[in-house]
Amino acid sequence: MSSFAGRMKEYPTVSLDRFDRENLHAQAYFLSHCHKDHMKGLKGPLLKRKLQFSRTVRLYCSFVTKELLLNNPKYAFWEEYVVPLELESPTQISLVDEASGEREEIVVTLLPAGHCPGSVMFLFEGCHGNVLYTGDFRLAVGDASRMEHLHSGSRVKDIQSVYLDSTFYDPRFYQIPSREVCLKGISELIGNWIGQSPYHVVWLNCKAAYGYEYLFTNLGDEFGTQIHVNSLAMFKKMPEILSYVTTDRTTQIHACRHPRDEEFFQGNRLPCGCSATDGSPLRIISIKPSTMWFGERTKKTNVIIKTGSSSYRACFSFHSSYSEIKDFLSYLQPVNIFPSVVPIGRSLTDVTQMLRLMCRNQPDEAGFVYKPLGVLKRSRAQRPSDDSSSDDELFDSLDLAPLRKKLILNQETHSETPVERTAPPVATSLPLLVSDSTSAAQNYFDCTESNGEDEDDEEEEEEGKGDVSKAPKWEDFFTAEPLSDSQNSQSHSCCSTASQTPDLFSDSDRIPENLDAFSLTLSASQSNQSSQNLDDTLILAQSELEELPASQASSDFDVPPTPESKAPQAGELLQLYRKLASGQEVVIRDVLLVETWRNQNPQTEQSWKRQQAWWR
DNA sequence: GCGATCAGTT
DNA sequence: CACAACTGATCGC
Repeated sequence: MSSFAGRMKEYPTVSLDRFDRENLHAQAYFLSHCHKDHMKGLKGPLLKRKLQFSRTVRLYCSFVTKELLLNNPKYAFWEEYVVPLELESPTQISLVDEASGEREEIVVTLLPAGHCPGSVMFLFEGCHGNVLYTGDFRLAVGDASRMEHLHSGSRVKDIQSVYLDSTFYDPRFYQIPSREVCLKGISELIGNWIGQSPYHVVWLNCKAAYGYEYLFTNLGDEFGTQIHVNSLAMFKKMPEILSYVTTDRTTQIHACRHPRDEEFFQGNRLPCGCSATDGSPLRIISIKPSTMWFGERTKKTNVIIKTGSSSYRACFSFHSSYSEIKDFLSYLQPVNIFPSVVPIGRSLTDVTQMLRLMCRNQPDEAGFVYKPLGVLKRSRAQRPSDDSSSDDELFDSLDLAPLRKKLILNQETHSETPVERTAPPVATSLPLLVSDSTSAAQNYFDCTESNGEDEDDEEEEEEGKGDVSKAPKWEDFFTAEPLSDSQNSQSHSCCSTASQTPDLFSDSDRIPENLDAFSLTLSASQSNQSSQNLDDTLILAQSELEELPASQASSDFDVPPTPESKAPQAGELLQLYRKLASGQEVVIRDVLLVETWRNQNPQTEQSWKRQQAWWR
């Protein structure tokens, strides 16, 4: 369950998948997919009112998401304000401050996320760097390397931050069987059952959420049948789904639902109440799609588990496994990674620590010191607990301003061309920025009653018994109140046309009094709250605290080349530029990536195509 | 009576 | 096998 608060550090005037609280002030909205936990505040009356008075604020999403959204009458008022975007088509969007008129341009590209119909990741490219917001995603190993828009020519784009679906970023979830394997297991089970007689029927016990549709269509193809569902309305404009579902109850595969469907099933009835026409009783089995996972060394891969005389669980995951996430991140090597979910039994600190290993420029021990954060503890704790401005103080432990200046310098050295570029500079502020969330976490622990889960890094078979509700949530770190203009120091705006944009994440006015104490040991045992997470440390790059010579500020950084891709020839480039100049659509993927890749990986390509088609 | 939130359930 | 969403209780407006 996502606990992302809605905003990204780099582009704080856009809100994604959250529409309440601070997000009411956003200049553009993005919806990654149509699941309720990503739509918080989306039907709020305040937001509705804001839209009525705005000329520029819009909601951007995929065409499918728009369709699913507007299908629900509660969100119908968005009709005039939704801007659907094609996948993999970079689109420039103006972020406009309607009060001052200042504007900033960003380019957004939707990438298929494989989570549910219409689900996308958002790649933002602008003068505060490239950032990828994954939404929820299920991508297989190697998928990132196949996404053209994550590349610039033969290289991976320089990604500043990834805002990550970290649902299963935990070694316990090392391996989740692939879609294909799960589908095969489910198909076999169903085939063996419904083949016995027309009275043998299957009830797919699916949750009321989008995401099972590819199951329906594949089973529909496999068995030449339609699947019974409660309603077709949401799919009325999606023929490739619509043709596989039906409201006719006389089918052997059901995915219909009823508020008390479990007790229906106990009474040998389907949720739709269907029984055989001649009165003879149906033979029903239930199959409940559930996430199953296996450790790194586990060999068992049974994707079907029998849970009763006629009940089964079948492996099914909406989210990438640990190894899939690791593959994704190690390919992109972003400077920062921000988790949007803290897996059960983990703390945010655990996840942040583990994610740091996936960030670019892994610091070695030398040159790093441990910085105490405990000094902020009491002052924070003494604040009025309901102070609405307290949220933004969660960022306060460090003065990042000088480093940000450095980052801007680095960014100015970026001069990308559409197809080739110089190697990205080293982002010298990396370790500090990576540490932001950890410092925020520390402060969270400092000022709240938190459970501070015990460390448990051992994988497999460990039951997480932590109280998730007490674990720190992502949203607690990104709910900063805008600073007033008098407080604001606009230190790192590089492309805004005006200079008075409130900097939501500025730390410059919140320097801890004892910041010089970088070499102090962590004083973690000041509180008698036994539940606190006491041994957190923040790794800082000592060298980053001093001015670096300009020559060191942008050394080369090697990013892995796209597998099986090639640089375009001069003639191809010329053609591309001509097409671009004449406003024609340019599909670089076909030229540079897919062609060679298809030749070498015919089967994988097929499954990729299938998946792409599915999630569009 | 509506909406938000939380705990519990599947 | 921990998803995502529903249900019901409670609270505030």
